[in-house]
Amino acid sequence: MINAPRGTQDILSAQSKLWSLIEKTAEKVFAQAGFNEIRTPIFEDTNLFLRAVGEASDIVNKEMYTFLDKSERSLTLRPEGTAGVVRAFIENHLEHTGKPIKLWYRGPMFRYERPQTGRYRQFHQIGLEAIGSASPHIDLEVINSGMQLLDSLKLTNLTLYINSLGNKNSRTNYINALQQFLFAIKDKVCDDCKRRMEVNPLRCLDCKVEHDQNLYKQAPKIHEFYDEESKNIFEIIKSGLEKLSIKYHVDENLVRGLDYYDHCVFEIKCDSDVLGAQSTVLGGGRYDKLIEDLGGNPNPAVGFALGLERLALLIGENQLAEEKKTFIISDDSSEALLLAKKLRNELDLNVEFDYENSKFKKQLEKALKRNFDQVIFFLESERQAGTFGLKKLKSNQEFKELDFKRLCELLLE
RNA sequence: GCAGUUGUCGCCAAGUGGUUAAGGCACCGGUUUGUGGUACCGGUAUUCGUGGGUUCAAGUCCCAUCAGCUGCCCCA
Repeated sequence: MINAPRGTQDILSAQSKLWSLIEKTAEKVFAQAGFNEIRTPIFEDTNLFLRAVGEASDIVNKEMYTFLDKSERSLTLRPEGTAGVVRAFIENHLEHTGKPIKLWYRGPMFRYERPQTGRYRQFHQIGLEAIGSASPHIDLEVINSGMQLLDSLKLTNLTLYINSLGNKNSRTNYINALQQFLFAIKDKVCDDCKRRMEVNPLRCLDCKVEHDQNLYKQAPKIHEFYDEESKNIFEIIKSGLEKLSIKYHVDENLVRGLDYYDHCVFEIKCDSDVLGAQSTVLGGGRYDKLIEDLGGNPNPAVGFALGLERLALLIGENQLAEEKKTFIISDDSSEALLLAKKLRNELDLNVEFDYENSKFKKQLEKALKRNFDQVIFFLESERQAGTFGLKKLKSNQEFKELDFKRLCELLLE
């Protein structure tokens, strides 16, 4: 027996319907806001991620699926979507097509992690990127599009957390101050934090250890280090959210894991036990320097990504509307197919029939068991008379000796 | 990467070293000809995640390995 590789999974019928509902909703919501879909390769030059995601990040340090191809090129299965989109933006000179460039993507991502509920090695994201504008109003557009998608999927229990990391200057000053503070209490904090304060001092603030949290209450706060620009931008975003009636919480410990963020970062979390230890459904922020870091002209940008597996867990399968299904009971499978084809084409109906020429009773039982809405009786006697029988299984109404036109009318009711 | 836990038919499971591995659900077929999911009968694991080992004897004990679940780290 060969099993699916660790951390991967097959998406089967009910799940795949749910996924397709999510994707269709995203297509619609994003199109309404003028975002176009972009499809980029699933693997890229390893250097792209080293530079984009940041050499210090956990993704690069221990989670990349990297391999050499037959020509000894180092390639990596994409661990996230933004890097590829930015690469494509630069390579295809998209900045000349009219800024801002508004793109969205969907598809599998890969990270070599320990699988858990809501966390897989091959997982799927839907993401959105708006490139070429530094206006906080486009941050608002992006956040709104994310909220709109989740609202359209009828999700509740969601909380939006936002924070501003400020621009590069403010952030550098803050990190220096924070690091000084942390080094002074180095002996008192947990081992994880000792490591974090070197690699990613912002992360310390998010430590789960209560003892550490108490110490960090005295830490310098990021908002004390915002310069005028950083402060103004964040104010516009906050008042914009209020105007849109989008509730939010400012969480000064929200720093996010990737190196490339500036200014506003945000996450949407859901408190639901179906997600296990993973509560973040959607996360994103502004990355104003990434594009020039990757060799493009300076272009500020903002985007988010959301996890499809987590979203699917939250929505559950009960939201799926059952499609109306029709079953043809016939003693001749080829005649049944002919009729099915006609009804599918002319009425756009979901029509099935039996392929085994089973007995009448068997076919009716099958139609009931599989939850069909209506059956058409189309046996030898009907065919000779040129008529059809119809039974609505939910309401128990039965119609006999119908001509084709009348059958069609009733089928659509 | 670390820690804990689990792995018997498609699903839920009984089994605690000794003949041919319970049971339920689901699935398939039948109960003789065209109208209801019921009922009854029958079928479906040469095998207990995989590979080794201990033993006269292993699903049951040991080791390894793979996978699932949970927490940590981190993230979508």
